[in-house]
Amino acid sequence: MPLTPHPELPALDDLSARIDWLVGHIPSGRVATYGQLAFYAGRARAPRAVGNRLKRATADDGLPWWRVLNAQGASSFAGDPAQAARQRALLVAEGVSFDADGRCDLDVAQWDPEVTFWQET
DNA sequence: GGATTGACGGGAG
DNA sequence: ACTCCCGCCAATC
Repeated sequence: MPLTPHPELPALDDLSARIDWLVGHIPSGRVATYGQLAFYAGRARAPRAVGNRLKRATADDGLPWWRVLNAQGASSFAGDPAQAARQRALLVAEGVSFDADGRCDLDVAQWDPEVTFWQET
């Protein structure tokens, strides 16, 4: 069954706004992946754009950047372990648990916008 | 303005 | 499990 965007989702041509909106709507205690956000933003093959946008947006906007993990359920800060630890700590404080490898169970913690923000047609 | 570089992901071998 | 490889978008040189 096809999905249609939530009425409040910004226009398709404004990818940055879409990404911001989506990230801003991830509930506390849930996580989303770069690929997932790219998919719902209408650019399924551009997860890198999500990371790029998020990096910039984190500085000025108050987005919950820590709720965005990679497809493995892990923090994507290979070159900055301290930042990765901060991200995990923020999520743990919201009730998300991580295993010894620093990965969370996406089957449990992943946000499901199909239920929360998307409508069937 | 071309080239390079990422907080990425999926597929192929 | 691991190594390429390609796609896509924004920022930076």
